[in-house]
Amino acid sequence: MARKRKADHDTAVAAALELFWAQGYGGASTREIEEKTGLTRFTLQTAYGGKEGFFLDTLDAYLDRAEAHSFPDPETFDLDALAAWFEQLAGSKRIPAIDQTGCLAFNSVSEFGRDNREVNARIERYLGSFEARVRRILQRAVADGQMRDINTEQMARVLVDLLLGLHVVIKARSDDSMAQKHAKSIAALIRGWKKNGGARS
Amino acid sequence: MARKRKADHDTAVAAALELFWAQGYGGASTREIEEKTGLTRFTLQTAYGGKEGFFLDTLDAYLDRAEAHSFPDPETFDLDALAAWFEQLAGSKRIPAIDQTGCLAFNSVSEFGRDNREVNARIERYLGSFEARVRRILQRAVADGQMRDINTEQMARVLVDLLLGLHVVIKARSDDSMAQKHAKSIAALIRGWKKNGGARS
DNA sequence: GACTTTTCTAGTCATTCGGATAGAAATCAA
DNA sequence: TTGATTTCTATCCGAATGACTAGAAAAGTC
Repeated sequence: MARKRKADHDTAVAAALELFWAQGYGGASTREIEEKTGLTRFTLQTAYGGKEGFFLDTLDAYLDRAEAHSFPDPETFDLDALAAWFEQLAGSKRIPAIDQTGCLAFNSVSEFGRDNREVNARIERYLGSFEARVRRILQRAVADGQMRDINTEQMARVLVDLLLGLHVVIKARSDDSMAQKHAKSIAALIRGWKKNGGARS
Repeated sequence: MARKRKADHDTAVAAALELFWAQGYGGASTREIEEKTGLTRFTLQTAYGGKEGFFLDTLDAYLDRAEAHSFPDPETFDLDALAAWFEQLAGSKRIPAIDQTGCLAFNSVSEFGRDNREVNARIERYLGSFEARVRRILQRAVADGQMRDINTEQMARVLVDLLLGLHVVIKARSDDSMAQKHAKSIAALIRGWKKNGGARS
């Protein structure tokens, strides 16, 4: 009934992810999007409603996948697993292949600020989800007696800030070891919350 | 001997700060810079070497001032003062008038990434200076017996991440109270490092 | 094979961007 | 007052951008 598209939705979005992460929304031209994704500007316009619509679709796909596959599991993670999760964010495997980290979210915040309602709503949901999961993990750790009696609401917020801050470092890093040092420091903070964590923070 | 400029360097840079913070480097056109700073594109070109040169001058002025007037004092701050410093970052007075916070640095990172040597060198120096100051404060707090024996190197890095992360929240905030809650949580983390800090983390 | 629908190709369009320039206007020393 | 120097005003420029469009090309239905 109709001609087939050269590039299917999923692979196009996957390619767009890298492009938007590397160059930002404004820095990625529609002609570059054509090249990298295989989509045509025509399809960009008719199927996605233009560049911005396509970006929002990409952001959605990204956030959904990160939430589903990359976020810490609130039902099984203990403090050690949470610490390891932060370490792995800056792991050598991850940094070159960024597609599963929170970087696109962070980039979008810095580029759109509070101006764009659509983007903002997505980021808010995303950060809220992360915070809720982390808080649940902390609450379970307290209930299990694994953790000192800290304020889980406040420390969950601190970990959101640390997630964002670490992504800034990853983005700005001059060498990979810097990001890894920061990730390890965050992990040390979390492990320091354990009841018998020894002298370390 | 020569005609006077309509706008002097300092007020132009001050106006440019707000513009670059609000819109980013790419988002601020030379014509907007003309309007907001009073400079002409001619002067932008002849005196600053174009938009990028002017931006670097602005960034320099900003980082220098932040370091001189806004950074925590490594010789006098104790843990409570450091905690209060983070709280004040998201204070109601500060958020509307952004000029003294670290936001331009954070924006620059997200916009230029690792691409621009000039920008990167400045950010690295800036973050390094902040980290060194914080570490000195932590070391003094340990030496004075005010603080539990934590790893000052790692926790200084954590506080750098928190500074960056808090600025992301400030930039993305839907309402001011969110940023303030995050700032208060960071302060709670720091106060929890005190030796007799009670049960709170 | 004819028809319908969708995508592709190739090109155009107005706009905006950073930068450049020529001549007028200001400023001050001599 | 003259002259030298610098900035301002008012354009102009080429390049790039997002969007749009007309006709060709596929793909499936009948």
